[in-house]
Amino acid sequence: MLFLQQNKNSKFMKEYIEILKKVPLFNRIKDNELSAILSCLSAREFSYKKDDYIWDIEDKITEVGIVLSGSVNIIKEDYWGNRSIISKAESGKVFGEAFSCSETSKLPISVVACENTKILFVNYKKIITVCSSSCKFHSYLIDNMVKILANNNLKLLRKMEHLVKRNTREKILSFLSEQAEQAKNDSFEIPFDRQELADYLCVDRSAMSNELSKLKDEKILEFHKNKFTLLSDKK
Amino acid sequence: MLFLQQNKNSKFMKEYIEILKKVPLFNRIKDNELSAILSCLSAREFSYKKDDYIWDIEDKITEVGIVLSGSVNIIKEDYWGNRSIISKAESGKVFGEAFSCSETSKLPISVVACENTKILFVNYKKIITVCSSSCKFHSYLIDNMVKILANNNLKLLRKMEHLVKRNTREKILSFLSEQAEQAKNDSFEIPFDRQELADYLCVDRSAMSNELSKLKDEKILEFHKNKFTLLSDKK
DNA sequence: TTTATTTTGTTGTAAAAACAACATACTTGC
DNA sequence: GCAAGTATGTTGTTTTTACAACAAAATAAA
Repeated sequence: MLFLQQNKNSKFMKEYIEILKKVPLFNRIKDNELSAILSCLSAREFSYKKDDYIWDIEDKITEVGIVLSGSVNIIKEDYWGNRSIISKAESGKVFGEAFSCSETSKLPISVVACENTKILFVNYKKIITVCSSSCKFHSYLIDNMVKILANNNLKLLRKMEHLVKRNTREKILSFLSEQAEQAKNDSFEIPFDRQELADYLCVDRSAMSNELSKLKDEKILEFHKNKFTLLSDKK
Repeated sequence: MLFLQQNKNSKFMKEYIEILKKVPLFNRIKDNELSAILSCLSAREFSYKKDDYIWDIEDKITEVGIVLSGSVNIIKEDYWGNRSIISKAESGKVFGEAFSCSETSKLPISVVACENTKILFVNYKKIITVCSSSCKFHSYLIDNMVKILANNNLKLLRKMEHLVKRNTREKILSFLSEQAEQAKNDSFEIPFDRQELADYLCVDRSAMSNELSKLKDEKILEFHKNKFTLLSDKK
């Protein structure tokens, strides 16, 4: 575990400056201010291997995570080990902010590394509490946090739009339509393998594969591995 | 439509002061400050009849809603009129904050009055923008908004916990367990009739009724109308 | 390259859900 | 109290899904 000290930030910054500039939490923060902010927020970096648990259910957390490289799945596992994927966070994305911002006691989800992944943790309380030196950046940080929280709400709502569909076919089409819309292109890559997609849409993998094949037969879509193309205007 | 002027607030305040004191948006705001705040936020009250649309899908909104009396369903309807209930907001609850807080263009959901309902609308921009007179309340309002957004995230996650369940029985039990937990009692009332509950859990009403009867036969739960009791420790 | 491992697709069967149609119970207005 | 309308429960049929078991393809390791 590497606690970033003021003097270590410069090295760290060089490596991830391009990522950090994209992180919505640091919106409107200038490049040369970032280093000071990271110190102020007690930022620390940590590395994980594929399938490592970054947070486990019922953990008590006080930090917000930022994906520097790799990606993580926010998942929910039940009693019998059935996994559901709530969402995936790729590089530049913030996760865990809702748990830190509310006075929730125990984490209702787990966060797992999908691959070798580096996470930057920042202390949440220091984001929303105006610091003793009345650091002028905090108002930016709070504004950014409001946006992140609101956007995460919308993201959950969009995901819910897939889950409310009553059958597998509609769930698949709902998801793929969203992906096409995001990519602004009828051809696009999805961030999931088949098992992950099934866990994300909360259906059986083989049943989903079967339905995908039918959709291919009906010339509604084409796919190869993670690359999909929607053919009809059935959105 | 009644636009609240400064001088009309006193009358309004008297009627709803008890509700307003509970509204999380006004947390830490003193009773005698509320009137000024409401003016500052261009608060306006509006009445709706059962089944009236308060907001319709693709509306552009600039306000946050607060339920003064009655209740509303946040719903999603598809092409063929299938209704899914995302959530229900009862008196004292804030809704629509995520849409106002993000730069979303068009509303992805609709909001419908479940009964005769009064809504207080407040201008969102005025909540998060420090006003010209540097009104000291805004920092409270922003802090409150962060909490509301974070809690709404958690609420959507909790709802998602029901939807990820792969069959109707598990969805029902997941929902009822949550209700029991909220009520801190194995006996509780749910805010939905059967059709609404089915639309909330995204299952067929008759299939759900059937499953409820089975659960009753198996002595896992009892119910009469909206009053349920969980009998086993199957949570 | 060959072998082992993982991922994806396929098929048949059993279980579950949706659907439709109707019975019964409960509300509401007259 | 009665009639009309609404809500809930029940049942049988059709469709869909989960599950299991395996085949084929792709990937990683030796």
